[in-house]
Amino acid sequence: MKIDPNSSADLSVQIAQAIKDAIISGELIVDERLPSEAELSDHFQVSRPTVREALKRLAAQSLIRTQRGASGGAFVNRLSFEDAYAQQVTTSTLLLSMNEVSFDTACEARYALERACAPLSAERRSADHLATMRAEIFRQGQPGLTDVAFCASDVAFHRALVDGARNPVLSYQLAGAVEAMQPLMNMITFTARDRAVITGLHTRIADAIEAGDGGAAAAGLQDLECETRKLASDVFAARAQR
Amino acid sequence: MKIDPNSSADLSVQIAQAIKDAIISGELIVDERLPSEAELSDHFQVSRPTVREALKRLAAQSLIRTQRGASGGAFVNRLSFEDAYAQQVTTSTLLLSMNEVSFDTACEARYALERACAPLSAERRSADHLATMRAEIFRQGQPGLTDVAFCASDVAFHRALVDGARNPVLSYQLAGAVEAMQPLMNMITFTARDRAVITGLHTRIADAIEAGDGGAAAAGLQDLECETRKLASDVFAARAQR
DNA sequence: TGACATTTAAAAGTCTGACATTTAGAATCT
DNA sequence: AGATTCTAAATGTCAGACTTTTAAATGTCA
Repeated sequence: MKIDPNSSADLSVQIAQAIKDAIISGELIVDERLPSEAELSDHFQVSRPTVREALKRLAAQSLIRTQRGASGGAFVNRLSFEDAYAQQVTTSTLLLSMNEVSFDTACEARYALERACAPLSAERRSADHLATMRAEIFRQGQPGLTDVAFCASDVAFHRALVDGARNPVLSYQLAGAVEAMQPLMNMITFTARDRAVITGLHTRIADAIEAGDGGAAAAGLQDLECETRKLASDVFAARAQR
Repeated sequence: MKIDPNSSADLSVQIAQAIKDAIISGELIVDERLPSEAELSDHFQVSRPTVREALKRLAAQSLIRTQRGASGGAFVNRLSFEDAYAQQVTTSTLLLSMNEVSFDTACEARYALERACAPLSAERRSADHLATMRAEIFRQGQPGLTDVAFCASDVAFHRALVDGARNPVLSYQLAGAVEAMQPLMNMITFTARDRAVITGLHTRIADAIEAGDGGAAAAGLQDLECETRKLASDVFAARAQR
């Protein structure tokens, strides 16, 4: 682990990069303890606060975790699926909210990816996944449900569908696509009629999954995508006119 | 922006979270300047180094950028697709390398997602995307190409395929799935025969894309997935036996 | 001997205050 | 008016001290 004393980049950035590289290259392995802050500041010939800023950068990315007390220190963190999932959702959400991505673009990406999960989910889903999907469909039919709660239930339904593929990598990748849409979906007001159409499609998808028919599930998702885009365009058109 | 003085969590973590929440909620908008470090330390009643650690955490996630000098400070950063893309690749790569994800699982996820792009790419790809695919296929046929270079070219081919869908959200989502596989692919040694089979499939896929036949492209990807998994299992079997 | 309480030291977390460096903008000069 | 210099504000860095947490070593007693 070395830094370039001639570089114009901030020291804390350089140090963070050096440690990150060491982790990625395998020089530092999971759960290995990094030198203490005092040792690091000595090694890199910088002050302790500078080292700390570098460590905080890494901690923010879940690359390391710190522990206080004797035999404490900074440890290389095993990036868990949960952590990666959370990061993925945050990044995707911010990306969509900050870049004027059109609803259609986001929607298209989401459903394209989700359709890819359908055949796997139809083949492998557990009874639990199916039960979750049914339960969410039931919830979506309850009167008095707010639009936000309806959207949240929609996300839960789709998560169950994706998780049904029993591929953690796929679930992780889809997390962003599905959840980042929620703020966009929350801008839509769903009439009772809209909800009926959507839950009808959900039922059709769940039935297909239950029957092990991935093609039918994908077709249902296709229709759901059309429906969602139509709904959104109506809402945005009405809003633009006002 | 408030912090809970009774919380046991580290102050810098709390402050980072408070600012992050303000950004996500829209209280702070893109390119808005945060208060100076001195003002923040005054506001939160903590010292400047503590505030700085919080800011470094946010900078590590590309949520803010800092500028030195007069009228400098920390600004809410517009998360660009490039930044998000880079984060996505790093996270995915670490996730796979640290969690003993089987080759099959990663491979399945990657090709399932990629097949989802095929119809869109067949419909929308520009001449440029197609040219890139052809160029990479040509490179893959060159003798004397190292295995690592072959894998890199493979990634470039698939990126062109994905980008052909002309949906930046999709490209971003796929970035992790495709690039994170590279270290795993690099563990495979490709015989001349293997390469011929792969480039043959690549050609078939490119032809289908050129013809606008998304179904055929997806089928080609399906076969490529099978081929890749077979190759990998052979390599791992041979390695286990030794 | 073994279980429990106490001490101790190491390490992260935090604070204070200072100085260095960068940079935009104001002031000045030609 | 335009170029140059000055200035002040802000981040970047440093040094050293103190606080809090935590595990391990030590000591004590049944």
